Amino acid sequence: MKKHDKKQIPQRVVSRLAMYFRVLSQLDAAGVERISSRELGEMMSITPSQIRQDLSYFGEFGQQGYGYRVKYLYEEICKILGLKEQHTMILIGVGNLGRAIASYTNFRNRGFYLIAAFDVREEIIGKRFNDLVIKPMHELGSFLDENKVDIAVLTVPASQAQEIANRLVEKGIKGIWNFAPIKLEVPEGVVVEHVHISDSLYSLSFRLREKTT
Amino acid sequence: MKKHDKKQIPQRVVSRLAMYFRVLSQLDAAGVERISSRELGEMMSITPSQIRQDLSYFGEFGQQGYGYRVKYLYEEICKILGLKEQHTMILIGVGNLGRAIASYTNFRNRGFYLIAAFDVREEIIGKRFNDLVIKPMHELGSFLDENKVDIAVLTVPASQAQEIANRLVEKGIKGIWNFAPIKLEVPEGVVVEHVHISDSLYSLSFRLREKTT
DNA sequence: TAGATTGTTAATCGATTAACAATC
DNA sequence: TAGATTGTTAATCGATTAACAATC
Repeated sequence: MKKHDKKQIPQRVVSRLAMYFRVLSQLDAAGVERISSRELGEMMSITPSQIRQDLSYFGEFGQQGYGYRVKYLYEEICKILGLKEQHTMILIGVGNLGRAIASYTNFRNRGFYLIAAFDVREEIIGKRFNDLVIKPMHELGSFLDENKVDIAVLTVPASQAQEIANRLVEKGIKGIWNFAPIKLEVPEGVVVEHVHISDSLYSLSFRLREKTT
Repeated sequence: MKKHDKKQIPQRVVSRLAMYFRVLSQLDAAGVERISSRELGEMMSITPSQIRQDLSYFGEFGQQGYGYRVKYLYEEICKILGLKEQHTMILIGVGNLGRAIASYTNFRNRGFYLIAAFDVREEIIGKRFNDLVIKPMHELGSFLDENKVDIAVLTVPASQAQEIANRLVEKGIKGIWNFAPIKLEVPEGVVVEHVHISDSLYSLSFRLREKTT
């Protein structure tokens, strides 16, 4: 019986899970077979306690006196994160950023499939991108009626993001990966993951100043 | 006399500062003149206490019984974040992602100037990009000898990121904006800001699963 | 003035770390 | 077996929230 059974998992823990996943995949690729929480902690600059605490939310993956089998732990975290399943994605906004995200081939390897791309700009509608023909925005609704879409990748200007999000939610989209620098208001049950690109540059600017002042 | 004078500012607070900055700039653009911590908190889904607590790290910007003057608070946060100064940036890795980041015009408006772009790929070296001619990587060292660069934007594959970071650090770079999905090891005094694009997708995947299971 | 709202101190809450019995 | 390392409970630490005197 797991300790944390009922509680929902803190966002912090989920983020670290994604980090463990990344490091373990590297270790596995490098042929490492076992690792202790102490070694893993050293690699990632976090405490062994934190790693064991985090993992205990999901089950028991190690062995006393031995540590963790890298491949097994990797597979388990993969399952926990839902990376064994397939996810369909659509891209909204086929600018530089949209293209960059969508062509990152690794996502496809992890089960994230891009099945359509939309844009408002006449000059690119109908053009090919990554095996897809770019569709006009006004076809979004009918496309969503006819296709099961798990995740919408939103790479449009901030000024349009909320309005598009509303349309997506209305059509039943449950996951939005938002790159627009704006907080989206969505109803309970819809998951929004925001990538704070510009905020991150401002943080960097602050910390550079902090050093020198 | 400020309360937190000696302490260094928690990363959390800095991130929220960037959020306040964004929201205030929108409010100001919309012509809003004053706002209370309660109203701002409502807009951002955080408590008024937290806003006041955060701001108290840096000074006193409000007025009892009135709240905050939007334009003034905006300007002050702008100063705190260092967005009144100019920053020079170089781009390393002119792929889709690099292009997207570098062409985001708002950065220039905030004082971030891209002064060079580097890549290893023969086929794009010498081509123009955003008023710049793409330089070969082997010119990186000499360029850094001759130019003051504040921030290096790293949009290269994970496999090359650490090696390039080492070269940058060696040449005295103090700020690295890292988009490669790998933790960079840098000496004390160098600030690395990491944008976790893929981790964020894995988080989204987890939270979608969490809802349905 | 009376009402509103700040800045700051104190209380609470949650997350991280330490400690240790269990056991491979 | 003895040493190592887990999973988990307890202690600590830090961050968030509540409360309130100060005052516009």
